[in-house]
Amino acid sequence: MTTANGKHSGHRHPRPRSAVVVDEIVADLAGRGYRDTEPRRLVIGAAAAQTRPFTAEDLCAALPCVGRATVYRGLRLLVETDQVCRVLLEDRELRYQLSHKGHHHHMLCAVCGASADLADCDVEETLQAAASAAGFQMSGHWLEVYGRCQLCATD
Amino acid sequence: MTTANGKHSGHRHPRPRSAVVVDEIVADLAGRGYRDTEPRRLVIGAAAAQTRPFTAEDLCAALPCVGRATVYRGLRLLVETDQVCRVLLEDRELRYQLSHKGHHHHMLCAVCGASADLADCDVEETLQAAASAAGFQMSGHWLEVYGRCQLCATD
DNA sequence: ATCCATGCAAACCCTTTGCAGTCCA
DNA sequence: TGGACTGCAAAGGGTTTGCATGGAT
Repeated sequence: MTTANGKHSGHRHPRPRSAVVVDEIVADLAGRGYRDTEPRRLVIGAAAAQTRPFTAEDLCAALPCVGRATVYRGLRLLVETDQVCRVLLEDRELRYQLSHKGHHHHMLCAVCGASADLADCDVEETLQAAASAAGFQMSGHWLEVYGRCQLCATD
Repeated sequence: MTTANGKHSGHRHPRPRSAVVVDEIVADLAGRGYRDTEPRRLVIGAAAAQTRPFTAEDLCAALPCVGRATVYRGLRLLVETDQVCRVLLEDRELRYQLSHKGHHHHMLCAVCGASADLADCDVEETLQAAASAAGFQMSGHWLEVYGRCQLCATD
């Protein structure tokens, strides 16, 4: 059984990156009044271990010892607290990924499934303008970009 | 029983607009080898009668005499043939609406549920640029804009 | 006469929920 | 200790599918 509680900050050796991420998220949740539990840490850890957008099922498969409901509840909590954001594939399948805070969009590779952040994109203003031109008061939007990543495009 | 087959083009009196839409779509489908059937016409008619983005359930409710499966199959056919496009609400509920051919996006009113087309919007170029800057070869995108329509914004 | 389309019901998938027991804080 | 959290299993909803019948071409 591994050390679960995030109280071992005195370690001399740096903790693995994923463990750090888990600690950070757990700390954030603690600040909001959510408890630090082993199953919850496992869910967060599994999410952090994913290399591309994942499904709830992926986490369940990676955590056979954690109840399905717990995985779903944990995932929902992470989304609600903005630790994880939703990603919508081209076929409308819903996936998740650790969120790099702040507003941004994703480019999804149709071949390998990789996801890249689309930053510094001034779509907002364009949309804002087009919306008000049509008498609309824009309050939000949803955008996903599909294509091929650099590696897959050269194949 | 109403005249179902689209062979009565010799009518002296103009047909109601919705009927014309149904005829057009049926004709398009016929050109692709799909049959002209009464249930299918009913589905198309019900879709055309909607004033805002609708769910499959809406059609089922409007067509108690048509089998659920038939409604779903008909709807899917319409999407596949580009007669109807999908609309994604802010809560990710999936809806549909007759498509005004050509690429465009929708602005959805969170209050009344109305949908307006967002045309003449050069988001594409912006995205295209941002994507290739990140080494991505963009092939498509999904965009929904949420807010309040003119009427609901003034409330 | 084909064989596509329909209707029913059951199957399906994914997610949520009820509840009793467990465990942080 | 008490309330939050967990796990199981069952319920839930929205959509699809299998199969025998019916209908368009």
